Amino acid sequence: MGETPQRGTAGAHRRDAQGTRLRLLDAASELFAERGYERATVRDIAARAGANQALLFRYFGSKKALFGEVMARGGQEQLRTTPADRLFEVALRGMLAGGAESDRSLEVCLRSIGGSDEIGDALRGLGEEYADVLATLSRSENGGLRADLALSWLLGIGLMRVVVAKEPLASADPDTVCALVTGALGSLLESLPDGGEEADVLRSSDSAAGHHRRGETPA
Amino acid sequence: MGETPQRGTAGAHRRDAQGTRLRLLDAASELFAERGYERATVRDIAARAGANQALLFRYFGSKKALFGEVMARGGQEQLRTTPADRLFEVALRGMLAGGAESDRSLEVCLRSIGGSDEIGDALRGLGEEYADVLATLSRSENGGLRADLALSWLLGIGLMRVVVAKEPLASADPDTVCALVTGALGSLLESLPDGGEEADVLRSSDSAAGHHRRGETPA
DNA sequence: ATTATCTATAGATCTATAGATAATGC
DNA sequence: ATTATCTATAGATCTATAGATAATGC
Repeated sequence: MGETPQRGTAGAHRRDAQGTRLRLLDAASELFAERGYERATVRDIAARAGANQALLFRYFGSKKALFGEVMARGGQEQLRTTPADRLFEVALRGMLAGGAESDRSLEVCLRSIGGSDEIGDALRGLGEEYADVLATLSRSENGGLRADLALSWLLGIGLMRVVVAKEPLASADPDTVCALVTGALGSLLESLPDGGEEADVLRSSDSAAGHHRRGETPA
Repeated sequence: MGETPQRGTAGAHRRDAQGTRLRLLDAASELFAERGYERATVRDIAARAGANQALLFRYFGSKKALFGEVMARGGQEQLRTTPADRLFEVALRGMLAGGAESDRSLEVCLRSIGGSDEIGDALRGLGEEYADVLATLSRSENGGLRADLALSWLLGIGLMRVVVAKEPLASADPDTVCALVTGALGSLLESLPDGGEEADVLRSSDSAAGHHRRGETPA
């Protein structure tokens, strides 16, 4: 240990283009999630990554391209690894849990809405993928619409809880919220799990939730 | 008719401080709703009002103060004139209808989220008022949380339909959307009207909606 | 004379680029 | 020698202000 690779907390690192690129990408993920696209400046991103601001343009070309890479990296993973009938609850719980461990792509979208038209396109694209999966859960003719409505609720909850921090929602127990929402959504999206290994969902909520019934569709 | 008061389409008007103030306020309402707080510049607002940009600061002091006046003007009216048990549906239908006739305060909020911390406070304040009214509809102990969740859905639907323009939600029939949502929400918020003069809500929707039952709460 | 309106510009950001500097690999 | 990194700055916005101009009321 004769020489320390980094000087200072977020100071200079070893000359490592790939490493710097990755640190910029991580810093951008964090700051876009915290402040949204517009308010996260390239200087702040570079500072958090401990890199020079000019390197951001060298490695990504533009701020918008960096945003694109951030969005492409996250999000897709949850979609691929989660079965359709659990996707809503997993995404909802990820949103309710917040923090760094979960996929913050949706949060990034929520905070970046006003940004520009391209940001709206990015959110539409990500929403498309989620809704397409959710639409497979409903056999009715307007399954696509029902999926959009479910996704709307998911985003609205994220908006009010994470971005707006409206009480009592912001401090509410995730289990309670999840039970209330999946309960009310049971009649909209069929085949949401209402028992099995998810019984603990109902733990701390009152019994008004979870009254959805399978096979209520009349046609 | 010897002289026309205005020259050009959005050109100069008669010297009328109060009138110019009002035109600035109207133009700001429109542009904030269309682009959000950040992307609606003071120059664009003044141009749409047919006024000089310096007058905006003379009459309102700052862009942020102008935003505050816009938010204070709208919104409150719908809250006062609508009975609690109809508020959700009225607000939802206003959001679904869109356009200039309805109250666009919620839309302004949705597009302005990333703007600044003060914008978040404004949205929290408006949400507070809506949620407080909705909370009176539920007699369960977590009525405040249920109201927040209903409001979250309302905002999420506005987000996906108006701001993101996600299909098929963006082009969906308002009656169908309203029926699906109020149906699913029936078990969450009690005493949402499910019959009476609102029977036409079910007109063009399939019969899977509207299955909520009164008095299902077991406690 | 009063004051609504306009011109011109200060001052603060922010993205992006050109070119200099310096740490590594050979 | 190569190339990762840094310095300095161009260029484009945007909010806000100071002071000039001109339309009204008396």
